[in-house]
Amino acid sequence: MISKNKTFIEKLRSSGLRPTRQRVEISKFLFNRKKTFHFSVDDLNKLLNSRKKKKISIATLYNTVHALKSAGHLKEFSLENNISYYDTNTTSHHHFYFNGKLTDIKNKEIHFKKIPTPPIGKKIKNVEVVIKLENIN
Amino acid sequence: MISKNKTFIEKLRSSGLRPTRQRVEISKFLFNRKKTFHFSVDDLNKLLNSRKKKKISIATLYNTVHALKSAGHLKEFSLENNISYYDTNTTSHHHFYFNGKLTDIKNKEIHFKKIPTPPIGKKIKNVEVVIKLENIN
DNA sequence: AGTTACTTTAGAATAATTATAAACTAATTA
DNA sequence: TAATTAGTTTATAATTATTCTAAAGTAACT
Repeated sequence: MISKNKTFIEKLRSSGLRPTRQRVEISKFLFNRKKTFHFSVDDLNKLLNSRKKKKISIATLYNTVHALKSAGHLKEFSLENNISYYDTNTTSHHHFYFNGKLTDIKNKEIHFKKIPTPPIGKKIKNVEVVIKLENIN
Repeated sequence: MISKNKTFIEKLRSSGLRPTRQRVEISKFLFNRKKTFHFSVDDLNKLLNSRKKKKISIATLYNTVHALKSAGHLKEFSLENNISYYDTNTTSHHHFYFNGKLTDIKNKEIHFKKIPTPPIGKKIKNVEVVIKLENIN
């Protein structure tokens, strides 16, 4: 556990962020997992602060998520409910969408046969696909 | 003009919406154009109500946009600022994204060579691509 | 024309997010 | 190690998009 924390302390430091107790705890929670994680600040608050003595204030959750986003450790996105969500996978990738939730699709799972040329003066920064699902029934 | 209005009056009626002065005016503004239109309720308010004597209330703009969406005449989407946007093109299609704005890409402009199989019990409802652009230099 | 049901509207209520500024703490300096 | 400083956390207030409410208005039907 101490070595785990050290990883996050360095991650924060190398991003110019002081490794405070709160930031380390949040980083550990967000990045110490196998699968990528999609969450809102409200999710984070509930998951992190319920059943805990020392709660992290909501302001800090917002601050930290913004800081991690600016540092390139989180990617922001929106669904149709006008809440900011964050993705711990910051690489360009694709998603399945079902029932208000996203699941990652690796980039190599989707190949294009034809793609439009960008308008003059512009180039493609990235291409992201959302596959909306529905029940078969 | 009267014939134009008639079109919208019928469009509204056939969707079970009473063609009120406000709804007809909004419909005309939204659907009486060549290109598809992407807007927020705030955009609509500014574009429709500035330089006008009889303004349409914001509540009505929300009501009408929701009604048009429910009737299948508008499609809702979100960008990264947590505001609801609406698209007058309700068919499944793709977009270029640059500088907070979307431009339509017709479905036939993009073809897939490979696409993942959906999880068990689910099928694909639609596939939508966003191509993010950046300036060349 | 009168009645009924649906609409519009101003304003209040809600909820996610941002701003503020005082208390706190990590890092730096002496 | 103690003192200084610069960056952080926090409670709370402010902001903003959106929804709710209920009273006044209007379209449609009898």
